[in-house]
Amino acid sequence: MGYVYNRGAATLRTQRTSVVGVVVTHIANPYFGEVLGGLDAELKRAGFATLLADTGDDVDEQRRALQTMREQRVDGLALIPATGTPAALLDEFAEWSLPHVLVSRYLDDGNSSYVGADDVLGGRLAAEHLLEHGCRTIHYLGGIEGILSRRDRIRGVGAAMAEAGLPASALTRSVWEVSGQGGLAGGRALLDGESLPDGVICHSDSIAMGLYRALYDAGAADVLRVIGYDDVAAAALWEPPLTSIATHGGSLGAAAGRLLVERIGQPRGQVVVQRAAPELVVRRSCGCHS
Amino acid sequence: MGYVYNRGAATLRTQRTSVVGVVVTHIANPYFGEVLGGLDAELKRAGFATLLADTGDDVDEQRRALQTMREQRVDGLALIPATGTPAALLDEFAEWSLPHVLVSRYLDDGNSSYVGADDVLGGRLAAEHLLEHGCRTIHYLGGIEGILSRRDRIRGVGAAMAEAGLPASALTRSVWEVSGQGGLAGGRALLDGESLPDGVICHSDSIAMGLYRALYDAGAADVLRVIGYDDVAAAALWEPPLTSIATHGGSLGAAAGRLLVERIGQPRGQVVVQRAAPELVVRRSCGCHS
DNA sequence: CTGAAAGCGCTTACAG
DNA sequence: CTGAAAGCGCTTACAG
Repeated sequence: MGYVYNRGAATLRTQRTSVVGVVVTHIANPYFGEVLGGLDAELKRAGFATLLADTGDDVDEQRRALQTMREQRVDGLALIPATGTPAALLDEFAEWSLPHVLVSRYLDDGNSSYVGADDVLGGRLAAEHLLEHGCRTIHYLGGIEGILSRRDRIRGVGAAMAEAGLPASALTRSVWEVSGQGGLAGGRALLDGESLPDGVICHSDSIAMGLYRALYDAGAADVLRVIGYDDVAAAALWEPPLTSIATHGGSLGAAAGRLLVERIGQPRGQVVVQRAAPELVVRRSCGCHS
Repeated sequence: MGYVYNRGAATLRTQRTSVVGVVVTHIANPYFGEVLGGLDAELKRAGFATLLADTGDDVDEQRRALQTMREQRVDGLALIPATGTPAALLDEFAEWSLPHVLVSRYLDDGNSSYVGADDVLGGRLAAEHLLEHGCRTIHYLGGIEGILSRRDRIRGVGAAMAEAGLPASALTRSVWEVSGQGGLAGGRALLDGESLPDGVICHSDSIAMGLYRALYDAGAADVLRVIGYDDVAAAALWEPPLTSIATHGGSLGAAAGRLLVERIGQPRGQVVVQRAAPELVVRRSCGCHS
């Protein structure tokens, strides 16, 4: 008959929109794309549509996005918080009584539900593998100053090295933008330094790829043991195939979706923190042979 | 005062939601991620929020997504049609008087506004460059049977080869899933064949990367001249750096967003087809030296 | 058990 | 020019 249910009218009456807000820092990032895919699929399964906003990792843009979400009366919110998001934002969510889940990045106040990877463990897994290869010095390459995932991973690396009896000075680090360009710049800086580390743990696969570009340009592709992070699709195709810490963005997004749906159902439920264990995927960039 | 405008209530009165539907085939695809980023930015600028749905390139899922979009009374729709979408779908849009823009893929009936890359030109640019390198035989690697972008690109390749006086038999092709795995399988098949072509044009950079994995595994990385497609971020970092056809997903998405906003403003406007000229980005996989 | 009415929060045409 | 009222399309509590 051509009749189409008007969900907006129903919303006015029931105060539920069947729409969930998803606020991300950078859609074009392949890893976040995977997270978003898992999230969307799970929300759809529960009957929610996804209202998307990309903040470009900018807090002001994020503020505007959240305002839109409120005006649209979303039933819940999944948020990858932009760098520099004040923890006070979470108090506002509580005030608005907006069910929400933090994804992939948490805020230090820690009073929100959160689904992310266990970064301390990820750093540890990478470091332990390099130590098995006999590395005595390790460099942590890239990531933005102050982000928690970097801090946590470095913590895991440091713990593993300390347990192996290495001094704190055996772990060096440098800050670079999380991108191929960042990795390229970081790789050049590393090559320009007075001595090379035995192994490098990169903050992302894109950084690892940039590092390799610098190594190839210097004709020194096999001079370092390298481990990437995220295990994006291209990692397995890379030459050498990248050993990487897999964080399984899709299932992480799906878990966040499930948790959010649960919280929308029971807004008084308790805060849940899920840290998914990452996995070391061994290929050849670490020096292993296939 | 804690007051928040209820856009849903206004919608009921004004019949405008300030929400635009964006239906994509695969969010996790980095190229579509870029398109989506440009689209979202442009829609936001015009005051629209983005209601996202991922169809996984499945027509039934797409049907459900479109139903949701209608129930939510989106003001307009940007659609990357799923493979196998019937052209009759566009008639339905007209019936619903839903302003819409096709993005990246078109439907053969051609009665919709469309923003995409000029694939015939893209194929031609790649082929002409290989011909300048002296290639006499070219293989078009990958892409799904029957998709228009593949057909158009092959058309461009064929035209350039014909103009160079080569016989039709000089152009061969094979069908593979658009992914690294597809490229890997395609590369192995190519190596198993009786003779190698002089040059290979890949349907995507991911296919080119898979092809290189097959070549590396066979110890034959420099045996072919290779051109990729899309110019994703990793292309410049690849070894050898990938020569690729850049389609600039972000600006394509932005153009689609602008066109859609325009059509929402004037629903009786005429059908507009924008084919953005792709660009050949020369690096080293084609045999050029930097 | 059925059906008419009220009301969600806006906008807009209309009366004063 | 200002302000009260109607109405968008649903859902739900209530009267019959």
